[in-house]
Amino acid sequence: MFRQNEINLTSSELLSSTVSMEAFHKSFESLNEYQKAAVIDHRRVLLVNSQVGSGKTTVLLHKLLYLHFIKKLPLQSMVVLTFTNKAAQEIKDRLKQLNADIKDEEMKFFGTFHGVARTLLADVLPVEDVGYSRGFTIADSNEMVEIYERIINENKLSIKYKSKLQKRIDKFKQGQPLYANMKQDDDISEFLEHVKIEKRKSNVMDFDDLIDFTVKLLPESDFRPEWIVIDEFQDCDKKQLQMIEHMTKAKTSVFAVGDPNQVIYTWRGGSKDIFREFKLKYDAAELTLPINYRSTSNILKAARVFMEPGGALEGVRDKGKPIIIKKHHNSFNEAVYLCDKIKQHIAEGDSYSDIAIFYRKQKQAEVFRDVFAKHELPCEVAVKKTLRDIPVMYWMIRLLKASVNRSDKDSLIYILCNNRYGAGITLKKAKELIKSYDSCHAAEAIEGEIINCTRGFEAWCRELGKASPKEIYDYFDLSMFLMPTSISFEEDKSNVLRLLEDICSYAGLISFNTFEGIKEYVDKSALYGNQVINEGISKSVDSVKLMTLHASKGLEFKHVYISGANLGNIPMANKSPEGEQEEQRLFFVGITRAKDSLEISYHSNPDDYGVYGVPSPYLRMIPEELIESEDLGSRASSLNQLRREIKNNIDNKSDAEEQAVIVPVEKAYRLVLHDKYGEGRVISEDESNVLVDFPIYGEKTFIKLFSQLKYKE
DNA sequence: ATGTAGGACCTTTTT
DNA sequence: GGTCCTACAT
Repeated sequence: MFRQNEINLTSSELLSSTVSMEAFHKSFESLNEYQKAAVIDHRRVLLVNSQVGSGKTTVLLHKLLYLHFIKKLPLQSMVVLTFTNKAAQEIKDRLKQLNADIKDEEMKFFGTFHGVARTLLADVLPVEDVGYSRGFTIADSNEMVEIYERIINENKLSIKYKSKLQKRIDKFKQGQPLYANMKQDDDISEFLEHVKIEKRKSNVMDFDDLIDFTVKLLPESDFRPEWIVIDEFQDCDKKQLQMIEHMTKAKTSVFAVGDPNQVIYTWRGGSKDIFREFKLKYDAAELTLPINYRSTSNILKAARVFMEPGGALEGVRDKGKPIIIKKHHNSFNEAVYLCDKIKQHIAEGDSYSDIAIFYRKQKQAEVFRDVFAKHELPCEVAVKKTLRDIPVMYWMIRLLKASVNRSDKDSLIYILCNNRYGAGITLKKAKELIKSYDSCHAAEAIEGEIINCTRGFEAWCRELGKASPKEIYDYFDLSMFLMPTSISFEEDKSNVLRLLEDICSYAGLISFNTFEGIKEYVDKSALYGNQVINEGISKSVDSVKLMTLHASKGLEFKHVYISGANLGNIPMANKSPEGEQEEQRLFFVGITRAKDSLEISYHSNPDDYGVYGVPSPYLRMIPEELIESEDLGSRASSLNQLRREIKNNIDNKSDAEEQAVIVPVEKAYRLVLHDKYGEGRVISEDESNVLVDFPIYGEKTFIKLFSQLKYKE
């Protein structure tokens, strides 16, 4: 399946590859010594420890160009893995930009982990071995919820906390209970069995399945990439590591780029020590890209405080402005203050998009958005938009899903029962209709016409070969099913036609017949979610950007404001020691987005639950000489001292009666009592932590200073 | 069936 | 502090 292409160049191709070689050499010369070393390094497994702003993407791109144009490796023999569609798209676009001869199909195995897994399952791996058939489609989390609901109803299962079902399933898979007050078990494990069966019946995979099945099927396959290139390696979780592992055969080389100081997604299953683990396991070589071109030295000095010890981060810029730390009454006051600040930046010649405001929680965006709107400041809040946000497009995608995968009962039900488009019938009636179709292969009523259309789609498409947007539109008789009498009809129609336009041009690019193309597009829309619709809509409006610290990763701005650096918000309350460290890395990510100026605020009267009107202890870890601010209190020099101070701050704020009695313990195996977990046994402890074993919940680690443990006499 | 007391949880988010 | 949910009581 996967063999190196014969090198058989025509003269014009030869010419273009010479030009590319020259272009590569020219561009290569502009790299620094560290970057060059990483690009030409020949060792089989190489980890590139790239510090913030050190040109990670540039190095990755040059590596690909080097392998392709200098080492003459076909792009088809490389697997390039990223975490986001955005990153994958950027790599592909920039390669095409550098050499117009590079075609999309050469970069078949360039994409997100999920995207590449889908390609492998669709084209390379024997999906029959895991109970699926070739034409499977992908269900996003929304669709999975529909399937869950149907299974629960059809089987009359009793499932508790249904509104948090996905979370419960995740916890259940990890063997953890969510909700400790559940006295009687529900049918959750039976339910999950049904889900497994139902997914196969519908020939539908969810996101986890893509990775799971790929990991399962890869070892037996002869898929043999020459190179595996991984971006943002630090974010890999266990399964993704396995996927890499199973693709790596004796001759495969691995090139992974990442930054251990930017691990902010361990709550999603990553590991903080992934670099070390990987290095040990593969005996990998390691190189560092230490030079940061982005930030002023003041900003970098502040950032270094939050780095893992031993990291080499060097700056090239001069001192720059001091970091401002500002106290506000609350976030409303800050928003008003920021309006002035922003106008000042604009007056000084900066544009709105030079400015970004970061915060810990989505909720914090509201005040800024409202106040900025009142002051007519253009701003954009980074919120996730999905296809679902444009109902007519979503309905259309589901119609195509049902047409492309006839086993997908849930999409069929969706398009029949939707109350705006389609037949608008009840669930009961829809099921009857489907049942009657299944028995005589034709549906009578007008409502049934939709079923007939979906069922006949493949044959119609294959006969036609290539279909135009208008032909597809007419085939489904959409002028009728899009509710021609509604006020939004014209808009809906143009939206649907736009979508079909996009689909047909995509299908034309990747395949000779529309059917295969649509199938791939429909899966892409599940994996891409929003991107499909956001293209074309405002791309680079000049506006102030508002986002969470998490969302800021990978971006940079001239002026950065971090809002609400309060105790209880940054870091968030109730964090384990590991969690607390991740909060530090998150803060690090935020700081290092700033190029020229950084201002951090805290609120004396925060209105959020669990947030104290006290500056974040992290603010006091920033060396005094870098800061311009009101007094922040004494400096903390060590983490332990810091913990003590956090503890004191909390004590001062809450009532003494609420506090647990904390008795120092000399010997282990003492009994303790915890508000939530009940009675447990101390297993081990050191200066700052206690490890306690609870009969029901297993082992838990507590920070002594924070824990609500009561020691029994 | 409906009322209410008491518990648990509250964040970050990609695919 | 607010919300959602269960368990138990009527």
